[in-house]
Amino acid sequence: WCNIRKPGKAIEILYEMIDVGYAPSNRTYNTLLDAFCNDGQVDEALKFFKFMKARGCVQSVPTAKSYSIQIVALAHSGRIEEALTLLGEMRNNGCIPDVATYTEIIEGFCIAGKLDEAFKVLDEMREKGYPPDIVTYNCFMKVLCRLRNVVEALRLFDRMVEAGCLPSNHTYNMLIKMFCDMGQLYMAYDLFNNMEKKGCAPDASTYCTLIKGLFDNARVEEAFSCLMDVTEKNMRLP
RNA sequence: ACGGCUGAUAGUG
Repeated sequence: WCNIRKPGKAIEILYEMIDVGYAPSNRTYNTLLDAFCNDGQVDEALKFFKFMKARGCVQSVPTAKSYSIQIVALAHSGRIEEALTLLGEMRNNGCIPDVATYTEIIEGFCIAGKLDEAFKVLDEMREKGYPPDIVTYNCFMKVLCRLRNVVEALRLFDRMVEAGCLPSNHTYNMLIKMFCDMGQLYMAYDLFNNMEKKGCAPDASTYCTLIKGLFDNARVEEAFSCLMDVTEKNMRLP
């Protein structure tokens, strides 16, 4: 808890705590790991991780989360091979990857443009009894929307619903953006109207996406009226 | 009150 977003300072404090004979908890270690990762200091995180392992006391033994935290950081920085190595180590140390961990690996492959590998992971997690959840689906949706692959994106949308996994705000927002970027505002509106009906309230991101889409497609008046709607709802746009 | 998914602008590089 004593961690602000200054991992450099925080680690000093942690070392001090240890010197004085105080044993930081598991969460403290993980929080610090995460702080390094969020600050883009992935290598510092890895270094600190080695320290954790080297200490060999109960509290510093990595948990599944310790691994997960670093896997996502590696995946996000395109270091998918290292993420996989870490996943292997995680298993060897008796930590069980969960849906989130698998999803992180999937995202890593998607970022690296290796969609086929991502699908393999999906199969693997299914085999192990971890069905994909909303975030997993959204990772795939993200790539499909980026590629503007309308057919596959909509197919995935249907499959989510069939699988009983209700599309979230994120799902809708990505699709709406794709249609805006493609100039298919009709489709964007369609989704927008649909989400309310399905009990998924548009959020600030939704409006941002839609309003920008309208502007970019030279439909300024509609953009303004959309903006009025937002202000009426007292929603604060970032 | 330790981890995974979405928009935009500005800034930084």
